[in-house]
Amino acid sequence: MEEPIRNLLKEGTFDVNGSLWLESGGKRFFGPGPVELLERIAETGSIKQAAKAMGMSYKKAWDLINNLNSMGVRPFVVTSTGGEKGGGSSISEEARQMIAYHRQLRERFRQFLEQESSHLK
Amino acid sequence: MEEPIRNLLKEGTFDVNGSLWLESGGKRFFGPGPVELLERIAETGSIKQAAKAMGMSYKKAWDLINNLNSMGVRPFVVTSTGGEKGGGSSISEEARQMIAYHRQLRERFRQFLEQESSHLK
DNA sequence: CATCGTTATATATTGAAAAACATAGCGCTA
DNA sequence: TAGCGCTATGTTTTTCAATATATAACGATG
Repeated sequence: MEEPIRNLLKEGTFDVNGSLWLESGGKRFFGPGPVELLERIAETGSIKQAAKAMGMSYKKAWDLINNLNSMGVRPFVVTSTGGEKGGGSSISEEARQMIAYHRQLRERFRQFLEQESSHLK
Repeated sequence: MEEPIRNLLKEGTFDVNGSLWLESGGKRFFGPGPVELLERIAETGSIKQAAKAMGMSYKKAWDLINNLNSMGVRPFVVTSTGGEKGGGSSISEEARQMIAYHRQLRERFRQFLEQESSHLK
């Protein structure tokens, strides 16, 4: 017995949408923001440039990474200071696995949302 | 081929969590907040008391309701001013259907999250 | 017709999160 | 040993949403 929810709403397009993240002890540490940041660090080799590319302050990026690293057995972002380029950062194999996992998770969520949205079409 | 994501993370409990809402044109108008508000209005017969019970300001409650009503073919909350009790509010049959729909949606989402969380146990 | 509790609405205040800014340290290079 | 660009960290400023506050209108009632 399906409820015709759609009939209660005005003409127009409606969707079920949402957001998803990983948390520990109620504290979220892994979602779309950190994922994109990891990807950009991989691209640019620098937290500073990755943050800039996302329009995020360096401090926020650093805090995100620091927090993320604190949840892993091994760090997801490895940094170095000094040197010819002044230092830089790269992501670990573990980070790549997290990104891959998140991609799959997000895809499953997308399907869930699409399925739910189809109920209101 | 399952990724053993769990092994990348420290000892402790981890969960996939998220939130869900209905939106139209990118604007969200129906989620956990409005649902609870509707339920409390049904209980108390008053927006003011419902908001208070949720620790929400009257203005926010009113804005939420006003916005919600604007999405419906018929209003979800019907209000009256003046009279012996000074006025009051009640929810429509349509609102009850929205609540029922949301309950089911939330349950399906809960199962999705539980299933996803089980991957990290 | 004054009182009551509520809806309806506008404006002021507050508080928390983000951004912006500042500064020190690092290690290679010239 | 000075300079470069980045990491690391603390402090100040800004922004923006939520709350608080204020006021009018409403309609039954005594």
